[in-house]
Amino acid sequence: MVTRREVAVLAGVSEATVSRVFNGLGPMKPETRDRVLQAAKELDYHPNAIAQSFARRRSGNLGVVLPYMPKVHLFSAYYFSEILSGIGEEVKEHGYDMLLTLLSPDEHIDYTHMHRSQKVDACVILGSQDTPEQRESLLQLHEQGFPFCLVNQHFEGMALHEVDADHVHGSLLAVRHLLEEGCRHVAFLNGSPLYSNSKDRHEGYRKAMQEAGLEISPSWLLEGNYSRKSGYEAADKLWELRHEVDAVFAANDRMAIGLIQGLRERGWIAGRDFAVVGCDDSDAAKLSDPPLTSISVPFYEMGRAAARSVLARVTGSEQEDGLVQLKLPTGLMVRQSSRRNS
Amino acid sequence: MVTRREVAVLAGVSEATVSRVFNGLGPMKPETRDRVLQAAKELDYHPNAIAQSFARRRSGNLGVVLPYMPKVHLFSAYYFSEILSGIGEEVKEHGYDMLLTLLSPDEHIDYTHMHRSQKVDACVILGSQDTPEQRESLLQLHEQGFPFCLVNQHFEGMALHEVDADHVHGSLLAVRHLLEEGCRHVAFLNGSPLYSNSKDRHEGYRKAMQEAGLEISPSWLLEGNYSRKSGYEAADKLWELRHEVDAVFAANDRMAIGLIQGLRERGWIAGRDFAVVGCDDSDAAKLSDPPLTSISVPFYEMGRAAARSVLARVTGSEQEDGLVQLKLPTGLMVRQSSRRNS
DNA sequence: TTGTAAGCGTTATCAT
DNA sequence: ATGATAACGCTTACAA
Repeated sequence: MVTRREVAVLAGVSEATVSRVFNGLGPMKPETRDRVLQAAKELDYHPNAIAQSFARRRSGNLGVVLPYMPKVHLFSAYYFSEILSGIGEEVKEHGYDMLLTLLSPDEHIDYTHMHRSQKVDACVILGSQDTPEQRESLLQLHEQGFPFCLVNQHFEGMALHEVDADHVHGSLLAVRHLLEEGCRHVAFLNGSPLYSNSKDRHEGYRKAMQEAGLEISPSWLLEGNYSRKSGYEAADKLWELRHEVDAVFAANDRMAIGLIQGLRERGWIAGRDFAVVGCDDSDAAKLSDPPLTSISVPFYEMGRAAARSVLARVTGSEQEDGLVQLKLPTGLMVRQSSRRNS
Repeated sequence: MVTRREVAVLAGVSEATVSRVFNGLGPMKPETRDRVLQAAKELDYHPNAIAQSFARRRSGNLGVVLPYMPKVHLFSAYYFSEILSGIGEEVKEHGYDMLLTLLSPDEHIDYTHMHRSQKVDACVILGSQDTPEQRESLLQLHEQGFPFCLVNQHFEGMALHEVDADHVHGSLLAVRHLLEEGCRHVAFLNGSPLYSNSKDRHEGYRKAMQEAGLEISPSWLLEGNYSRKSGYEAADKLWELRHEVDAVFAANDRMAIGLIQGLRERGWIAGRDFAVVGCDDSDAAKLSDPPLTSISVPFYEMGRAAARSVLARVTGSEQEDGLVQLKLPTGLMVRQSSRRNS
C-alpha cells in the first residue's frame, strides 16, 4: 500500500505537507497543493483510515446495537430496517461508518465493552428492554461518559438521551378512530411491558376510552409478544369475547394480522364483523387483507435523529444541548380493517 | 483511558509482557500472568482496538455493502434482513465486526474506496447488478487482490467468489408444482434481468414448461421491479389474459401479493380462480391472503457462507480453496395460493 | 508557507 | 520467561 511518505517524496515536500493537503489545513501555496495532489494521484494514494483513527484517537465509527431476538432472525422486522436506514443516512453525512453489534442471547448485556475497546465513538441502542440488568448496564455506560442514544425506549426515572415516538398520542388516535367508526367495546392486544412503548400505548388506549366515558373490561386486555403467531393465538381469547367486543387495537401490525387470520378461520372478518387497528404502518399493513389501518411511526426519522444527536456530541459540531429526549409524532393511516359494516 | 503502560507499571513488568498475557503468547510464569491480570482488572484496562488494528495492519472489520434502493428505504426487504443476520452471526465467531456501507444513488459505484482506506479487511456485496459499470468496478477490486464475495448474484464469464442459491431449480419446482395442480397456462412475472437470479428463474420456468411439453406464449412473460406496486400493476395485463392463463409464477413474494390484490379487485381470486407461486418464502408469504406458496431461499445461510468464505481467506484460518462459487439449495413451501378449485 | 518531530497504543522481533 | 525496541501511518504542535 502506498503511504504518505512516498507521496511526500514524489512531490518533493514533507510528510506533514501531504497531510495538510489531505485535511485542507493551514494556508498553503496552490502550487504545492497541486504537486501533492498530482503525486497522490499518480501513486493512487489513499490515507489509511485506521492510522488516522489511531492518531486522532477517534474511530470514526458509530456503534449500532441490535437486540437478540430468539427464533426470528434478527432484522426480520420492518422496525429495525427503517431505523437502521435512518442511522445509515445520517452517519454518511458526518463521514462516519456504522459498526453493527448483534447482541447474543446469553452474553450478559455488556454495553460497555465496545466503549472500552474504543472501536466506536458513540452508539445508538435499539430494542433495549426495561430490566434491572439493562438499567444497570446503561447507567454504567452513562457514568463513564460514553455518548449513546436509545431509540424507541424510555427509562422512567433515568435521564438518558433517547429518541422516542409519541405512542400515547398514536394510540389515542387509533382508539378514537375506532370509536368514531361506531365501536364501543375495544379490546387491546398489547406487547411486553418491558418496552416503554407498550406502556405508552396502554395509556393512550385508556385515555381514549376514558374521554368517551367508556368502561374497559379487564378481560379485554391481552398480551402477545409482537409476533404474528402470538396474534394468531390471541384469536382464541378474542373469539370468546366476540359478543362483547367489536374492535381490537393491536400494538403492532404483525400481531394484528395474526389476529385477523385467526378470527377469519372462525368466520369473523376484520373490517366487516369487527374493526382492527395495528401499529407501525409497516409494509405488512399494505399486504394484509383487508389492508390494515395502522399507527404510523417515523422509524426512519427516529434513527436519523438518534444518530444526529449522538454524533453532534462526539464531533462537537453543534453546541451541547443537554439532555436529548425527543418524541417524534405518530399518525394514523386509515385503511379498511377499521371499518365495521355489520 | 487506561493504557498498557499503566498496567505494566502496576504489575511491575514490561509492557511487552502485558501484551503477551492479553494475547496468550509465548510461555510465561503463571504468577506473572496473574499479576498482570490482577493489575489490569484493578485499573479496568481494555486493549485499544484501534491501536491493535493499526499495529496488526488489520482492521478486524468485514465490510457489508448494501445497494441503493430508491424510494423503498434500504433494509425494508426481508431479503437483506436475513442475509445481514447470517453475516452478523458468522463474523461474531471470527471476532470480527461488521461495517455497513450504504451505497448512494448517484455516487458512481466505487467498491474500491473502502478497500483502499483499509477500514475493512474484506467485504460481502449484496444486491449488485450486472451492469458494465459494476463489472468494471468488481474487476478492479478483484485485480487489486481485495477479498470479497458476492451474494445472490452471478456474473457470467467472471471468476468471482459468490454465494448464490439454486434459483433455476427452485423455479423448476415452482412451475412443476403448478402443473401438478392441474395448471397448463402459466404466466411468469419476473424481475429485472440485471439480477442473475431473474435469469435463473426464467430458465427454471422454461425447463419446467418444456419438460411438460407445454408452449409458452410470449405474452405470458411480464416484468416488474420486485415491488408490491409493480405486481399490482401487472394485474392489468394479467386480467387481459384471464381466459388463456390459469396460473402465475412471480419472482418474489411482494410482486405476487401485489398481483393477487390487483386481481382480487376484479373478482379473480388466487387459490380459487387461478394459482400463484411467489419466491423468497418471506414473512409476507405467511401474512398474505391466501397464504402464499413460495420458493424458499436460504438467505440467512447464504450470508453466513459468504462471510465465512471471505473471512477464511483473510484470517488464513482455512486453506485456500480457490474459487468459491456456492449454490445453496432452494425449496418449495406449499400454501394455499397455488390451489385451483374452479 | 512549510518542515521537524513528538506522540498515538499496540504488535512483533530481537536480545537477554 | 521477560525486557528492549523498532515499526505501524498518521495528526499536530512548534519551529523556521
